[in-house]
Amino acid sequence: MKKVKQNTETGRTYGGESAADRLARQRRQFMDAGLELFGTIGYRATTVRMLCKQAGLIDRYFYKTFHDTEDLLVEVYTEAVDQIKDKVILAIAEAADLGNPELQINAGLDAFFTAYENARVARVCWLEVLGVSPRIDALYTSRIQDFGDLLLLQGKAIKPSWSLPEEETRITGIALVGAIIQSAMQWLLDDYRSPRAALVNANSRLIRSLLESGQ
Amino acid sequence: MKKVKQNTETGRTYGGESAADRLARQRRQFMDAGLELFGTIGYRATTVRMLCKQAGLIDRYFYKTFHDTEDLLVEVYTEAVDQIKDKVILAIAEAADLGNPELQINAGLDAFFTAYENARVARVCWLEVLGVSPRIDALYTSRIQDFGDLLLLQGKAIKPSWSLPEEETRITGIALVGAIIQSAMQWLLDDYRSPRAALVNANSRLIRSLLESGQ
DNA sequence: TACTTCTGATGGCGCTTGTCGTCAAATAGT
DNA sequence: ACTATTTGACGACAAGCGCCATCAGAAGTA
Repeated sequence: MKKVKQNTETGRTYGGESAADRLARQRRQFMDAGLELFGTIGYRATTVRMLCKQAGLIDRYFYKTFHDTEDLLVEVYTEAVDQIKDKVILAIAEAADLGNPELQINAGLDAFFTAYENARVARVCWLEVLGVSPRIDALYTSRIQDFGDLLLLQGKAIKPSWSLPEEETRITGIALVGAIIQSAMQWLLDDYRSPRAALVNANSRLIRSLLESGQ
Repeated sequence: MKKVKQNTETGRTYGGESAADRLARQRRQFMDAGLELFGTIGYRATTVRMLCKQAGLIDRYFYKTFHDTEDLLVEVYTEAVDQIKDKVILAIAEAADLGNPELQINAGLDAFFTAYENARVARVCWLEVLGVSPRIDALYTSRIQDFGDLLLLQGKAIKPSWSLPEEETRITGIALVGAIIQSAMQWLLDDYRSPRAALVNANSRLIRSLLESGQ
């Protein structure tokens, strides 16, 4: 009955790293490997062996941090979406100083499309997470909803008089997010052929026209 | 060296069916099985064995008609999308008699959302086809583009003076399709909780506001 | 009736997968 | 120096996969 513990707390240092540091580094290596593989060959084609080879680690350390490849997908997706949401919020906030609502919308959209010029991130966020499991479906819908709410909030901020029928508000926010995502998705699948400004302008016009009409 | 031919032409009748009839029936059985399984447990979880069990046939007949499960997915997806596109076009054409552009838009949207109240179809068209292979990605983008063009054409028909910068026209069409799809997707993943009319109205407003503003 | 074609059932082949165990070498604590 | 922990390399295992071959019986054909 030997203790086989290798907890974060009981573990000793190795290679100049504490147990916690090693765990964190391994996690990061697997996250990077996940983004790389999920974003290129795709989630369903990615195996544990491949992830380990890409990360330069062995499977024991994968199972120590993640339960599944699905588990890893959840974390890679969440990290990517959260980072992009932060960038968009930051861009909108910075543009607020200009006092021009249109420039604010454009700044947010530009930050969004710029972030998704990383094809791996784009592929994971839009092509790979869909239809994997009910758990991930729920995660996806919640993130889309978040973005929709952000858009609605921004719309209200720009034009306080703007209002829609109760039941259609949420749907409209989601629809706007869908417009942005779909154009970005086609952009990705078309090897980013159009200039980013065209994407920004087309979606900006769509949002502005809705804000102007619905008074 | 026996001839093992069982071509459509050389085959004889069996069970009261000609060789061509049998092939067509088997194909239909596999198409139905494909929609059922792809639309419930998902494409990546579906195996040839399952499809055969669901279709009530054995694998020999699967390989006679399809090369892959991916092959079957392509055909199931194409059939579904084509049928829905036909329904939408028909609904728009029928509403043309009323002479009211708004009613025409609503009729098309209502036909669209009605068709996608079939969760299996919706799941195949939006959650399962994405990120499977470059071949299917290309098929998907082309169908989205088709729908976008249909929308732009309809917009021009309703308001001939409507025009956008060259490069942003296609993108705008895709964005509108994205708005419709995303709201429908969230509808699906939310177990169709909202009334269909809310979806129709929210998207109709979005389209009309764009038509009105862009003059 | 004899012969050929078609069908469903069954099992097997080679391969890949997730997962676990073993073992020698490297490192750290005492 | 001695012991315990950590590491990477390697192999093994059952399970499931696509795919193919075989075989008895049903259904047509002559």
